[in-house]
Amino acid sequence: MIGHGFARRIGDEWIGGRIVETEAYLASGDPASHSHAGIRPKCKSMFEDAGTLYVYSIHAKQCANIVTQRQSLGSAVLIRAIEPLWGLDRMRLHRGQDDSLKLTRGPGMLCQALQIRMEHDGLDLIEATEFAVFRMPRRGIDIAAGPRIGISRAVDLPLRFYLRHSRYVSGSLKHRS
DNA sequence: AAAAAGATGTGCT
DNA sequence: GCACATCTTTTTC
Repeated sequence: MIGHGFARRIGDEWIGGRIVETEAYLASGDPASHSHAGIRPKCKSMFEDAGTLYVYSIHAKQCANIVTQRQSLGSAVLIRAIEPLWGLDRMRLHRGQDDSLKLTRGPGMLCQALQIRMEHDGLDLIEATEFAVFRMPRRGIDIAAGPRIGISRAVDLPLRFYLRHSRYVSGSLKHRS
């Protein structure tokens, strides 16, 4: 997914950009995954089919994931950051923030910028007309992997992926390589 | 030094 | 099922 496009339509305006940072949460052997303890009301959409949007809320913010693999497995990719490309002014409005570097750097900020809320949890992104995930040119891109951010279990699994030289990636310097 | 962000847990309805 | 607290990491002044 790194380097490809993710966007949301509000009215007749598309806002979004290029995915620069993600984290994978596995169906099994991953205690940090919401699916680890089995299917529950909160994470039930994580067990839907690939292409489902899984939204959860944490500390009054929302985070967006895209379900991967097969239905009932419970694997998903958290979208942590995008490089904002379309609808910058709309994102600034949603975020109350002018600096384009601080619009979508982190999963909570991203959802606020794109106005992704709990009502979008479980949405089928393949059928949805207000969301789009699509290919972008990825010639020569440099993808790095490392430990995921902000988790307390399975700390060492290298399941965070990011565009190595992007300025729109979250995390401190020690998370870069 | 102070603010902001964020793969949670608790507690109540 | 939903609301919200509260604490560590990361960023900014």
